Amino acid sequence: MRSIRGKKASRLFVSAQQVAERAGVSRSAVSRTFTQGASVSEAMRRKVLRAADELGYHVNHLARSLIQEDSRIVCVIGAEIGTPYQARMVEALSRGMQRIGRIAMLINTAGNQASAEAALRQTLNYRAKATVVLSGAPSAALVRTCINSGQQVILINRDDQLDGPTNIMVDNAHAGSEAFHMLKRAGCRRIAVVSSTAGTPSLVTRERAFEAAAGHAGLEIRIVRPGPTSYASGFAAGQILLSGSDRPDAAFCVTDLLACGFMDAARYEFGVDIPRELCVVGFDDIDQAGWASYALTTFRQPVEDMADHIMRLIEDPAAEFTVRETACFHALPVWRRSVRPK
Amino acid sequence: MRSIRGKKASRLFVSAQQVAERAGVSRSAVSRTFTQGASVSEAMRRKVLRAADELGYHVNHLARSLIQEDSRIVCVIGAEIGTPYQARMVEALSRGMQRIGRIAMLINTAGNQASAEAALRQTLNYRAKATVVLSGAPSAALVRTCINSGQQVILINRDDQLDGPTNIMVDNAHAGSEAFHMLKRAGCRRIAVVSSTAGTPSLVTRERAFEAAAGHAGLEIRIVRPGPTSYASGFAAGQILLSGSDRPDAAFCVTDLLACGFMDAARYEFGVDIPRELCVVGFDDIDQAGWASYALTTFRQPVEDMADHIMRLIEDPAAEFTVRETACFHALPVWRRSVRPK
DNA sequence: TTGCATTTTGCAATCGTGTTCAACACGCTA
DNA sequence: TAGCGTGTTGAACACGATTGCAAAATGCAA
Repeated sequence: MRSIRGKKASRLFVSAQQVAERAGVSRSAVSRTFTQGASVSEAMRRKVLRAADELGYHVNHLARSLIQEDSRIVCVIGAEIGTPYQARMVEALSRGMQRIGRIAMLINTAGNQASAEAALRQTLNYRAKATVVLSGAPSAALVRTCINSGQQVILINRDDQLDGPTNIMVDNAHAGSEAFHMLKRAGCRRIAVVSSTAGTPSLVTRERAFEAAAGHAGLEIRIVRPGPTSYASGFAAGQILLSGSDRPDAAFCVTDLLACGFMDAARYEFGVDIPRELCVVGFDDIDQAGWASYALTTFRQPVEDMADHIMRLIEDPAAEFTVRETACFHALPVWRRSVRPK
Repeated sequence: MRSIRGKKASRLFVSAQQVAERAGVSRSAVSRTFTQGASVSEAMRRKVLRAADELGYHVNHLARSLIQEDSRIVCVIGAEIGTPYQARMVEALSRGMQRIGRIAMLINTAGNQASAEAALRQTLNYRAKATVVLSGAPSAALVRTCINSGQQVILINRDDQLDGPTNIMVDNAHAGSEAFHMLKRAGCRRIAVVSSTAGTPSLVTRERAFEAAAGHAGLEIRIVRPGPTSYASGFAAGQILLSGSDRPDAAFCVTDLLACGFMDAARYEFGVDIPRELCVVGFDDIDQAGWASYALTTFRQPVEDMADHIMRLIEDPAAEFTVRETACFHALPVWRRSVRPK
């Protein structure tokens, strides 16, 4: 008892022990007061709550996680979180977590493999119940370790499907080929694809599907990848594609961010009229795509639906087995004004 | 020993005990192997590391936090995380945490008071070492509880300075009045302010400072607040201000997001030429302000510097006392093309 | 070999919680 | 009053780690 008193001075957070002493009850009583469905008399509960309030007591979830199997922590691993699409995803996920009473740990990786590995290790260190990977390609071995540890691993938009984890995707291939037909129906013939050097699986899939559809239709297309997935790269792509003599009359940008840069280059560097001289299709449907300056025709990633689905998987792990192991969402085309009406 | 064996089956995460058994050493040895600066022989270290690797062991930071006073957890509380400015801040913060070896817990609040309170409680539940509040106004009492628990509370851009926590701000007042002079020097006389109904302290400060500067110069200004801080509100503001007969020839938008909406309304709804007929100044310097479609003259919030400063505060809590308790950063004007050159 | 200083190692206590188990109090019926 | 069922309560034991302390092992010089 003396030793506890001694410690009291150095430890600043209030413990259940201190609440118990103040309320003149046992520590178990305090624990039960804060445990859902435990048996406590009303008088006891009031005494405890009062003491807890006076001392500023808050249950230590870290300690609680030691005995209960579920830490209620979910890790979100991503890179370039400030980017419109990623930010929207993080927003939806963190809001979802809040809703189902879990807490999100956000790990911002540098994007490279080593950094994704380190992030996944942290996930294990904090005994996260689930991990959502937005970007980066962790090794299959480490993912296996997570799963063996009882962790749920959810990969978003990684078309290279590892078999252990749950995959959440968008039908990139379908959208890619659909994008081609939209442009072809609009009468475009000299078509370009604006992509990035990132080489992210889902971007590659869109690119390939578009290319395949063009090949099927007997059209040669031109692909440029001036840099990472950014506004600046889109702008650079515009400068490259439009400075030559045979300007394209249409472009499929694998990302809205690229599309915004591309459109700006077209308009402000070359005075090109969109959509009269040049049609543009994007992908993601970020907020800016709906802004009047762009009015970009694009494919909407159902971010909210995807997040909801993930919440359901986390809430009820059994759902992982009843639902198919990889969930594929449809990217709906959103018609605005960057493509000529048929 | 048998009971431990019995538990082994149900518990999926590997514990130090299991590693010790496999390596044929004591639990302490395992702990010391993973503790920086502990005394372990090279032979022992190798044995332990090998067993740990084979079993897929990862130190349980939750349990570790029980004895060590520092949980290495930092909470970030914010609303509307998907918004460009907020997303950039979250990005900078989470990257900083990663750099200094801490882990970020992200709590997305609904923006109202109750929700901010709940978030702060979670912060206590997880024994976070520090909390960064991006938005929302938690009660002073709860903030006090956090501080009494040894937690560092850091408020960003809340000009209503509570005295307990550390305040990180931008010199909104200075920028607000500077904005007015930029527009006046450009020859504008019919000046409007586009603000939001959010009533965030920093927005109010900018608005007031601008108004005061105008009053000083003997100019009447018009203020509109059509809704929350968003692109749509900026657009609505444009429709309100420009549909009348006496159009303003300048506007100070207290946020870049508002400015983007406002500019789009001006151009695409009313065919107004910016900056010839209408000058616009924003605030924040979000990515989109630099896009060619907007080329918005604005004030840059030094987000990276602010995040760095916060990391320094977290790494060395003593710094909180040597450094002034509220740190104020300068918002540098960024000249682009939405204001006529003098 | 002995003596001494230095490093390694294991035991046991500790952190703050949840939960089992037995003891206890209480109200009701026979 | 005895007997019984129902709720409450507290002591004790995990959970998975770190660490002070003392014992053991090692290195080195005489």
